[in-house]
Amino acid sequence: MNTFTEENYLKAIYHLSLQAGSASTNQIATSLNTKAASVTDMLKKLAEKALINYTKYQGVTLTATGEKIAISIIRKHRLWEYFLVEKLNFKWDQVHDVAEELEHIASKELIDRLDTFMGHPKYDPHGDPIPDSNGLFKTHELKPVSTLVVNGKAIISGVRDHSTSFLQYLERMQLTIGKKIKVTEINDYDHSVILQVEDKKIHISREVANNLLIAL
Amino acid sequence: MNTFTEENYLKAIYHLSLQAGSASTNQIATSLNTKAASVTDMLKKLAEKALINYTKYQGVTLTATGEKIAISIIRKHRLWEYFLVEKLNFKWDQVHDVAEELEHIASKELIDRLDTFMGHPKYDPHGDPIPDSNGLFKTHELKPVSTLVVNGKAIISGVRDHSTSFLQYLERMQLTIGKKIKVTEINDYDHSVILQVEDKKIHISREVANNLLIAL
DNA sequence: AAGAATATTTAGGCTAACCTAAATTTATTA
DNA sequence: TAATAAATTTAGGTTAGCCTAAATATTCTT
Ligand SMILES: [Mn+2]
Ligand SMILES: [Mn+2]
Ligand SMILES: [Mn+2]
Ligand SMILES: [Mn+2]
Repeated sequence: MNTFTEENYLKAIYHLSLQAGSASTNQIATSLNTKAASVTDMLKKLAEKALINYTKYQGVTLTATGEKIAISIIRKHRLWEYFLVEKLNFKWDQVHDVAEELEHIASKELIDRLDTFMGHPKYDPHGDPIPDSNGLFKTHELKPVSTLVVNGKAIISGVRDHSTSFLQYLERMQLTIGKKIKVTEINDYDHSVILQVEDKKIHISREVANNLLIAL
Repeated sequence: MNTFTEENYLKAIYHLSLQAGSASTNQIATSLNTKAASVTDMLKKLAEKALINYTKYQGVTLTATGEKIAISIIRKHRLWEYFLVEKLNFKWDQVHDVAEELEHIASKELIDRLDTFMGHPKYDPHGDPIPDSNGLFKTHELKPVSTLVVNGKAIISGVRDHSTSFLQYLERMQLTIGKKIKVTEINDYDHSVILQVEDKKIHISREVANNLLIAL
C-alpha cells in the first residue's frame, strides 16, 4: 500500500488536474503546504511506482492506477464527512479536518460497510459527489449563482470555496444545500445579488455569488 | 501531539505493566514486532517527553501523563470496535486490525460524539471495559472458566486471548459474551471441561478453559 | 532573439523510526 | 563468587519525507 503522504499527493494532483488538465510542481507544493524541492522528490517516487506521468519541468498527470487510488481516497473522505454530519451531528464546517485523517484508514471493507450503513449517499455535506465502490460518480456540472439573471431560479447544490469561514457564513445566512433560491435583483455597480430564499430576501456580494454553486 | 508510533509504545507499555507492574525492553520489542535496540531509542524519547519513568536496564512504567494518553488510545480502540460490530455488522474477530488504525484519529470531539451516538457502551465486543471520556473505567476482575468447580455457574464475560483463531473458535462453539454456562464435568486426566450452554453440552480443552473469562 | 523573471530540479542536510552487530550490564548457576 | 547466559544499550547505518541554497530550464518581455 501507499503512505499517507503518497495518498495526499495523489489526491492533490487529482484535484489540481481537474482544473488545468495537469498539475505543476509549485501548485502541488502550495496545496500541500510544502516546498517545491520536496515535491520534486516525491514526484520521482510516484513516477517510479507508475502512479503519475512525469517528465521533468512538464508538470504531472495521474496514471489510471494513480487516479483509481485518488478517487478511493476522495470516496472515503466524502463518506466520512457524510457520516460525521448525518450520524454524529457535526456541522458542515467542522468535518473536513477529521475527514482528512479518516480518509487514510485502509480497509475497503470498512468503507463499503459504512456506505451501506448510511444508505449509499450520493453527495457529501458540501454537495460534492461521492464515488461508488467502483470509483464511479457523475461530475454534476454546477454553476455559480453569479451566472443567474434576474428572476432566475435554482437550487443551492454546492460550494466552490470549502473554507470554514465561508461555510459558517452560508449557514448563518441559511444558504445551505437544497435551498431554493430566486434572484430578485442584481446590482450593476458591484455585482452584488439579492436572493429570495423561502420568505426572506438575502443580499450577497459578488464574491459570495461566485463561490456558491447551483443546479438549475 | 504524539506520533502513531509513540502512541503504540505507550499502549504496549500500559498493557504490559498491567501484568508485571512494569515493562521490559524485550517485552515491548516483542509486542510491537520490533527490535530491542529500536525500543531503547524510543524509550529515551518518551522519557525525554516525561511520558515514562525510565532508568537504564530497569524497565519502564508510565507517568501519569503517559497513562492518560494510553487510556485515551484504548478508549478509542474499544469504542471503534464496538461501532464496527454493533453498527457495521462486523464479526468480533474482524475488528481488531481496523481499530488499530482508527485508534490514532486524534479528534476528542469525534470520539465523544461516537460514544454518545452508541449510547455510552461499557464493554467492547470482547468484554473489555471502555474508559469514559475522563479515562475512568472499572477493571472488572474476571476469572478463567478453569477456576470453576463442577456444577459451578457463570456468565461468559471476556477472553484472555484476542487472536482471530480463538475468537472464531468460540463463535463456532457459540461461546460468546453474555452466555450463561454451567460446568457439568471436569476431566481429571487432561483437565478438559464439559459445559452446559443453553440446551447444549460443549466440551472444551484446558487451554480454552484458561482463556475464556467469566463473571460469577 | 537576448536578458530578466519565474519555475523546477539538484545538492547537501536534517529527523524519526527502523535495523544489525558489537559492547556492556544484569541475572543465573555451578 | 566466578563464569556463563540473557537482557539491554551503544555504535553506526538506512529510508522516507522534509528543508535551504544553488544550479539549471522554461517562459515572458522588450
Ligand atoms: Mn472535505
Ligand atoms: Mn466535502
Ligand atoms: Mn482490539
Ligand atoms: Mn477488543
